[in-house]
Amino acid sequence: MDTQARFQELQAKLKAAGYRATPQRIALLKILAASTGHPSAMQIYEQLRRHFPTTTLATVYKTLTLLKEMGEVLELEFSGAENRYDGNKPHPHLHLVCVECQRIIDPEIAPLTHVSAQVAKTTGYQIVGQRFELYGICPECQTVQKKHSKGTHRKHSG
Amino acid sequence: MDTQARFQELQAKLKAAGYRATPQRIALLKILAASTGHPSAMQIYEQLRRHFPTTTLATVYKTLTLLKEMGEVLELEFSGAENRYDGNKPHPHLHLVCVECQRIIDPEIAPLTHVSAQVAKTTGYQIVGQRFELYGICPECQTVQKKHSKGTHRKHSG
DNA sequence: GTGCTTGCAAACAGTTTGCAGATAG
DNA sequence: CTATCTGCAAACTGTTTGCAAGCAC
Repeated sequence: MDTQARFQELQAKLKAAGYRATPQRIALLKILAASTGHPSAMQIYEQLRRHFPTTTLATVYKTLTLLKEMGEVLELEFSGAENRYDGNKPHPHLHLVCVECQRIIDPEIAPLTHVSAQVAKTTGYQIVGQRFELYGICPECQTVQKKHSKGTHRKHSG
Repeated sequence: MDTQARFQELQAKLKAAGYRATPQRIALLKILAASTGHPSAMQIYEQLRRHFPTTTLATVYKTLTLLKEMGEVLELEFSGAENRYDGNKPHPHLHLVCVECQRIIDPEIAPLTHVSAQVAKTTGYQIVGQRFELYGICPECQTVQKKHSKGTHRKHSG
């Protein structure tokens, strides 16, 4: 689905759910639909602020919460860092996170439905969601590391 | 590996890494080795406090950080809630989280090594870690729901 | 003794909330 | 019109940090 179509879908669903289409919300929907890198609330806020200098992070969070509850945004939670938001593929799927530059991409793999089915059967749990992430160093960051040839930051030298 | 063996392993590694074996640390290692429910820092602290009434959360966090860096504790991050710690199987593995009582168990499944291998090949990322969680409702909480026919929250003691 | 470790308090980051004024429908 | 929404500030939670006193080695 392309950016424009996703934007219009989001806009229609917002309206259908009975929410008001404020200019700030419309702009946020456009940003979300156009995003590819799974932006944080702060990143969305900074884009939004270009058009609405008076807007605040709180409003961004409120709108994201709304979209989460509508099931149109997937929130990726990180305790040590900002949460990240995916408004294009709101259903859970594999994410690949670069531990250097924090970029998050969606690698194409066959769905892993058999895992949750098997676990449901063996444990008796009723499965309601999932989260699958791989962490790695993206090709770009690998190049940077080689160029500078600075060993990765080692936190503790026993 | 049983609790006692894991405790002794942790203790030996702590010493081998050059850290001091304070009574608080020894007690924390015992709690970690004996834990099955993936406790939070607060839960560890409350157990620890029974034997060391003057200890603080900060010390618990410091020790957990140390063990993380040694690779002997796995930290499961949750942005909206407390992080959870696994000192028995510190390598990444599938976790099954009950969304009602927050219990976390380790279901037995075949490892998914082929996924990371395939993603590494198709994306060029150098994979350094992973996280795979399933969320569901455990059999106990399903029963509670049926009885009360309302989504009651019941804390589960791990 | 030396210097790592503890315990305390205060800082910190990201997120959420309460409320008065603004505004979409 | 009026109920929802915005923007501001302050609260909140879990985690981290700085430092003086304590203790393992």
